[in-house]
Amino acid sequence: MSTGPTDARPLQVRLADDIRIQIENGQLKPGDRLPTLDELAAAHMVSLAVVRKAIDLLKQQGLVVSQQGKGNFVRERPSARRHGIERYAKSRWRSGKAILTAEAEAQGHTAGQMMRELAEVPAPKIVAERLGISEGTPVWVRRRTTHVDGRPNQLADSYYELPVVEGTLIREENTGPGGGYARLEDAGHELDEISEEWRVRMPTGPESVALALPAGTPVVDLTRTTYDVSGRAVEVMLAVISGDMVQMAYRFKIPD
Amino acid sequence: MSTGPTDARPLQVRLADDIRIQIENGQLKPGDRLPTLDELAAAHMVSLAVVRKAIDLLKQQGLVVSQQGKGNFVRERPSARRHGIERYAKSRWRSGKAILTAEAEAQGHTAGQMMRELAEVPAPKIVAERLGISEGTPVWVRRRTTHVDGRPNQLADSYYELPVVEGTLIREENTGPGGGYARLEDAGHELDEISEEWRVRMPTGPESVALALPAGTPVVDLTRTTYDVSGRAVEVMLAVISGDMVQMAYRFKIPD
DNA sequence: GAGTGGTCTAGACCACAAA
DNA sequence: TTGTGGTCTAGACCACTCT
Repeated sequence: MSTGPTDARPLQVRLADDIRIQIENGQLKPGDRLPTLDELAAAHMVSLAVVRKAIDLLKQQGLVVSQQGKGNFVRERPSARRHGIERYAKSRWRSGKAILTAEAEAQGHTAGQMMRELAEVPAPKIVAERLGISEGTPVWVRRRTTHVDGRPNQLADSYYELPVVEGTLIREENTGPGGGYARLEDAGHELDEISEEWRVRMPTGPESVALALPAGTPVVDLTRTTYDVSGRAVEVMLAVISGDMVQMAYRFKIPD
Repeated sequence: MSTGPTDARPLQVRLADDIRIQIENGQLKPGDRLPTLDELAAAHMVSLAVVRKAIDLLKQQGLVVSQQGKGNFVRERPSARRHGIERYAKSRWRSGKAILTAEAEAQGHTAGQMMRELAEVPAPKIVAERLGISEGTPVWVRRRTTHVDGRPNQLADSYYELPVVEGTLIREENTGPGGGYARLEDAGHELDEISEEWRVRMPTGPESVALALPAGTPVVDLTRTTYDVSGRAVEVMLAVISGDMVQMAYRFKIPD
């Protein structure tokens, strides 16, 4: 180990740091298998439990993933898709492509989605605030899980006021060419502005399962509100996005 | 426990989920102390090690924090500061307030910063790309740790081309009224646009220490590039931001 | 079947906090 | 001094992968 006997840090931390440094300086490359737990225990003269704890720490840092029966591996970073505001360009969905697929294809990925729920529900507080209605008012929700390159990457729930989606394909599973935005325009809402608010946190247990997140992967909580030219909020989307597959980009003029 | 004997999930997971649900539905409130490890072990008839592992899972989810000698507590979420593009408003720094303090004060917080390094260094790749220079070209860097309400919240490193900061207060610890942006304008660079790129990840060990991050707290990796009216990149800032103290907001017109 | 990681137990000893 | 969480050990048994 790189540290002397006077090092007061716990064994597990020292071991984890040793391995982390080997990963950071390239001695261990993404995809490489680490020595087995037994080998690490023997090599560092510590118990198996200490080795396990050290590996746990690295998993929490998102540097290592385990595969039962195979070994521990230096994590390979999935190529993050870049999300810029250009993904909302009207020309895209007016030409019949849904935002999700248009953006993925533009970056050489494949995308798809699975509907989880299509229903009338009471508006949650955060949605009601943004739509300018009372909490609990019935609204229409589309809950879907989106996939990129076969991996789930986002749990996205879109909420609409009932009169807005009345008689539109937004109430159906398949929204037709151009997706929900195109249907909102068909219904007379010329779209104008988007507000995006982000927070970051760790996933809950169920979210980890639904998004197949490796340990040590945070999620981005996104609230997106879409406004039409009259300033009315016509859609609120709440999304939980796998943190390791996302990169956001914004460019704007410095305000006066 | 809320689950039956046929539940195949590991004990530690079931225990963690039980506690998580109690937190989510308000039976356990932020700041509340959990039962001691011994009590949980006795109540659920499992070994101490299982209880520890369950608590570990909750810590990884950012729901629980431990205090040695005191107990385990439901985590209190620090009030996240909201970061919108209005924080860059010219009127703010032209009136002599630094961005950091102006934004914090506007939201009822106190802010400060500590200089970690002020030096000439070779440009890292990510900086060089954005400044449009070759990797390794000498650049000026200001590394500082910013604090909000007494807690470190950000490791921020700003890079500048040498000619840009030549003879300015940007090379000094105290940049004077209005901060770095004001000095760039004094030097003839009228600022125009900002590009912000974010990723999210778990902190490394040293970052956890520097930002005093509780377990289960992700960080936001921000790259901010500032352009003057001629389109030249005059500053690149790389920041590592404590994920639990930040909320980002952007509002923009839908592009054509 | 052999190898490897995951779960679980029982128990010793240390570090920190509060009374 | 007592209570509480943190570190560490030794070992049993299970689940998954590969040959």
